[in-house]
Amino acid sequence: MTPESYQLDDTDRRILLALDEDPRVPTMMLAQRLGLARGTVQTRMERLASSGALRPNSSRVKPSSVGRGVSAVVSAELDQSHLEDAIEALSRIPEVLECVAPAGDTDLLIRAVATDPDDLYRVSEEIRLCPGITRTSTSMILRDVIPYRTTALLNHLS
Amino acid sequence: MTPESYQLDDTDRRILLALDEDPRVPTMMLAQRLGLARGTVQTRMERLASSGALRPNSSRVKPSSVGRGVSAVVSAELDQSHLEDAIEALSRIPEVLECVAPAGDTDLLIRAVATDPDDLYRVSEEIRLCPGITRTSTSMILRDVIPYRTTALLNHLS
DNA sequence: GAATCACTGATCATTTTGACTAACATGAAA
DNA sequence: TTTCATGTTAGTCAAAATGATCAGTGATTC
Repeated sequence: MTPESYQLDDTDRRILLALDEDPRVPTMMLAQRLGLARGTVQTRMERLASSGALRPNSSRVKPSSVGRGVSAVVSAELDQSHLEDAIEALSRIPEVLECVAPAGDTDLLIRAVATDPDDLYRVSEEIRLCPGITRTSTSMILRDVIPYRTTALLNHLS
Repeated sequence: MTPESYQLDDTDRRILLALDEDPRVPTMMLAQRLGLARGTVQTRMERLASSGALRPNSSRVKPSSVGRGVSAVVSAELDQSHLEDAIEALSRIPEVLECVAPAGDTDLLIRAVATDPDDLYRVSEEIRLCPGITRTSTSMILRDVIPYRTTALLNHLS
């Protein structure tokens, strides 16, 4: 089942919101909390897991907890013919947490972390040296204004 | 305990990586899998939870599963004196998933989702109308090259 | 009206949990 | 060196949750 082929309904969203607050809450408590039968919650959770509606969980670790207190956005220009090589190479850099390809003059937007500004320089150099990448521009993130969330969206839909 | 005051050690990272693959695995299986005593894993997980090393879990839901198949990066210029107002207002927009303040000429970088390009226009208008925001520039994300991960970082450190 | 579907509320044996032990190793301070 | 604190292991216990069932109920669809 592809993620798009299954749209979450209200019950799904309520389960996800509850799971959001406490990812490891026992199914039974969840059922009680939501006023559903345990079997229902169980079925829903299995479906959610297998439908691909959930991302991998890796986003849960704060980079600052592993000494990566410095965060940055790197925009990169790219020789389009080397896109796949660049992606390959970027994936190999552990400090690269995320990368998207937006429309417009920036070819890649990369989210990276480092231990300190010096280390950030090293990381941005590593990025710049990826095959196909012709130019980069690195901006340190001064403040995490809104940390990634989908809670607001889920709440909005209920 | 602040996030920074406690640095994860190798055991913590192994637990997190395992949890990453299966967030709801029973403590006992986790202990078996990692070759640790259950009590140890139990203690570690309690510490991880209370130390603030974990983010909220909300990042787990794919926006496409709730009909938000279109994703965008909005960069915004800002009248700095209205920063807090702008943050307030942005927080109220459910389609705004994330917002960071980078150094440099862009004041805010916003990650937003929408149902379709038309809806994206609406969302970017909402962003533009936030108090203090003077200019925005919206780029649709064509491809999620590397979805947010910390797995690589955790692996790198082990 | 029959069939399909999701939800309920119940059962069952098995597993996990939380909260305890006591024993052991390591490293630092006295 | 001895002592102390800390983190680990490995064990206990009753209580709770699990996965796998089941039949019954209400809605929706055909």
